[in-house]
Amino acid sequence: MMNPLIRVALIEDDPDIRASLGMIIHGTPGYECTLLFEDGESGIAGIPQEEPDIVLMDIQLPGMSGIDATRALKTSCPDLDILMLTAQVDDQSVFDSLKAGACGYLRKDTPPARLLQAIDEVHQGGSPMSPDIARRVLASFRPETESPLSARETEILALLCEGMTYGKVAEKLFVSGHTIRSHIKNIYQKLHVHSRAEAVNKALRDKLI
Amino acid sequence: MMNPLIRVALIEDDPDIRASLGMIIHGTPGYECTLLFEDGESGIAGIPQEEPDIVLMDIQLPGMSGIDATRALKTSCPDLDILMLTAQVDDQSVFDSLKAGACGYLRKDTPPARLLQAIDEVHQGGSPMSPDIARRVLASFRPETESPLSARETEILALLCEGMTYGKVAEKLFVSGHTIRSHIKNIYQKLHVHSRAEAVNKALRDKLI
DNA sequence: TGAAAAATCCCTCATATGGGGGATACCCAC
DNA sequence: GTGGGTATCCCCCATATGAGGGATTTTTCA
Repeated sequence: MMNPLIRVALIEDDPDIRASLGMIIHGTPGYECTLLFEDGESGIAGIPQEEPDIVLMDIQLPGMSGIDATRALKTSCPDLDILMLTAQVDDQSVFDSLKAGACGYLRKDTPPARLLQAIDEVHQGGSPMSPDIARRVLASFRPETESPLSARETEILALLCEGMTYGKVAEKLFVSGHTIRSHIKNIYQKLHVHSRAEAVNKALRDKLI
Repeated sequence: MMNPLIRVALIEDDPDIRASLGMIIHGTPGYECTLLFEDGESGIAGIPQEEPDIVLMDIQLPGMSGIDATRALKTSCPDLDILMLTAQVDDQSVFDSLKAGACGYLRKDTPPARLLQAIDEVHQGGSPMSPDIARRVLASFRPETESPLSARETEILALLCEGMTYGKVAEKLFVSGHTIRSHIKNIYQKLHVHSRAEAVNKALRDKLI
């Protein structure tokens, strides 16, 4: 039994890379790669009609960035799988791409064999990443700083995040409102913030709760 | 030239799996696996002295969970690489493990060849994940709901998150404080919240900004 | 073209909030 | 055994906030 062809589209501005990558993929049994685009705009125009299985997307493009193109493509084709294939490996590029809807992220120097394997993986519902990218993505789940707050303060901060007033928190913890005030003043001081909104922001961003 | 052995520790409560997995790894050239523990407590007690390169961690354990054991181990040995190897593949387990410091996540039914490859990948600074896990990890970066807010409202919400007062926001956007009040009332209504703290919370959790 | 949504402005009022003080008691580490 | 951090309680006060009304204009889109 023969699997149907995996249809790959490619958005890459460098003509040499585009051509050679296209040939490598198209020349491999089980893959088809006839949709080649030199920028995001033409990709957005051409891809929805063709309905490929996977798009390989560069980030550095003339005109709109590959990240913006990813966002646009995911809006018009939510089920399309987009795999970033790029030299940009800074955190900003990586995380913006993922927020835009990329389902994988490979360095441009990925060897062809691994690239083909990654395309396969995407097609089977996976999310291939270059090893160092994967490591950084997972690291983003860890709190990056030691919390300066005591257990009690953390508990109160969590309740503040829920939107509870001083009174409600006090009630819930069976202490006086004055105590809560006091704790919150200490929390603000430790977090270097001056309002509830900032405190909630910091708590969530720094994963303090 | 021979690479030094990769020293693997294993925390797994099932005696059969523990023994067979240990033998598979230890029997493979380039790997050593002599540190076998049946629960988190003994692992925490024994691993720091032995300083293995990698720990394979089950989640479902008698006594403390593998997630808690991961947290404890990462506290005493921050540079230790811990790879989850578990049947638990619900989002809660996955994300809690990553928050606890796991640097990879494999399903328990991963074939031995792939497991050995994953150990290698971890040792080289990567973060192997089973395909469906990786997909869900990446999906967590995407906003899961369409934002109900207009562009202007989103802009204002972002400034609220920074902790700016009505007045400051109004100043920044060159409109009257009344306008900001009005926008914020609409924002609260759309987000079904009743305070700034809740709004900031929802904005960050739902990735509205 | 005509209704809906968005963006702007205005008013009142009770209450929550944050900043400034200060106090006591506990526990733990140096 | 003393000092620092924590947890608890108390005071005052100016202002920010949220809820309740209202209005106009522009933009968007069907």
